[in-house]
Amino acid sequence: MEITQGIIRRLNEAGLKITPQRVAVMQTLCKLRMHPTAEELFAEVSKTIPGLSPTTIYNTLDTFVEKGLIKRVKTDADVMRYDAITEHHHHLYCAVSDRMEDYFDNELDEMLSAYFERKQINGFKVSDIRLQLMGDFSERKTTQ
Amino acid sequence: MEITQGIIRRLNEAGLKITPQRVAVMQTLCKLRMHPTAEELFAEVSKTIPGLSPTTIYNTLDTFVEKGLIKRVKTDADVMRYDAITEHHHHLYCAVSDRMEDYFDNELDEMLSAYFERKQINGFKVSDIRLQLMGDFSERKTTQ
DNA sequence: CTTTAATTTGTATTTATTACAAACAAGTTT
DNA sequence: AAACTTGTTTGTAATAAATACAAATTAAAG
Repeated sequence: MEITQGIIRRLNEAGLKITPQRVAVMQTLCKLRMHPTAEELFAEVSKTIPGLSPTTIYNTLDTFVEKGLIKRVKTDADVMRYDAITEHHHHLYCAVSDRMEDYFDNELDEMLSAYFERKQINGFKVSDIRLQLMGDFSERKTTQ
Repeated sequence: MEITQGIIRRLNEAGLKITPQRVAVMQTLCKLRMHPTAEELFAEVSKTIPGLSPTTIYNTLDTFVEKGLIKRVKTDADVMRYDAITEHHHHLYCAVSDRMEDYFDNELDEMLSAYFERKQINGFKVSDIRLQLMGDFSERKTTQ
């Protein structure tokens, strides 16, 4: 399978051994478009790897975060979540449905970095700007 | 004490009974400029209220959040924190020192709301925009 | 001062996460 | 390909943060 090859390559590049558990975690994380919790991942990955231990999920996720393969995400009233997309992006979060989605916007990023280049903050050096857009998905017409 | 009067007034307005525990929690929360965790608050408030129960801290904080007197804050790799300032604002967060500070910026807010008024997101209705500015405080010259 | 309803306490429990040692498997070396 | 070495997984046990709940207590209204 093509996708699996890509995952194996990325794990190799990170200097990690290729194990069925790691491949399955990464595959699942890429497949689930939302940002699953460790528990959700455990449930889902267990379908593929029956004897899987919850500890492995935590270990694997920590290792991936360490190597920069995935990112941690958390809302103000929520448990830790994980995101396979490590490119710079923001999040849309709807408290009603407890749903979170990625949001990419280059124009916005350029506007913001220009802004903070101009407007310095009293001795705080900004290295990353993350937006959390609170709101709701209810208005959505299509399922896209 | 003047500050205590203000707190009592705010609790009254929220329809809450005035208890030493609540007053002390709110005072402490206003005093600690950082965003303390429930545990930090428990330790601090216990100095004033010796027999204090941890449960009371959680109860009180939940009640305050419910009434809009305080806000919850959380970083991606962190435990729940609380913030006595409920006006719209953003956060500066330094992972190295695990330190978080409030950041107010009207010009930024106006720019962002204008931006999202113009640029609609596919069916997502934005109701609040929160920035987390990652970076570091090490450059700071004065202690202000 | 009495009453009533809200609040606090304390214990017990749950949930998310981490620690750790033993068993195991990946991938390298011979 | 077999053996080795090191990294990984497992499972149990422990910890930490937060919650549930019933009994005791207290605020504030009458």
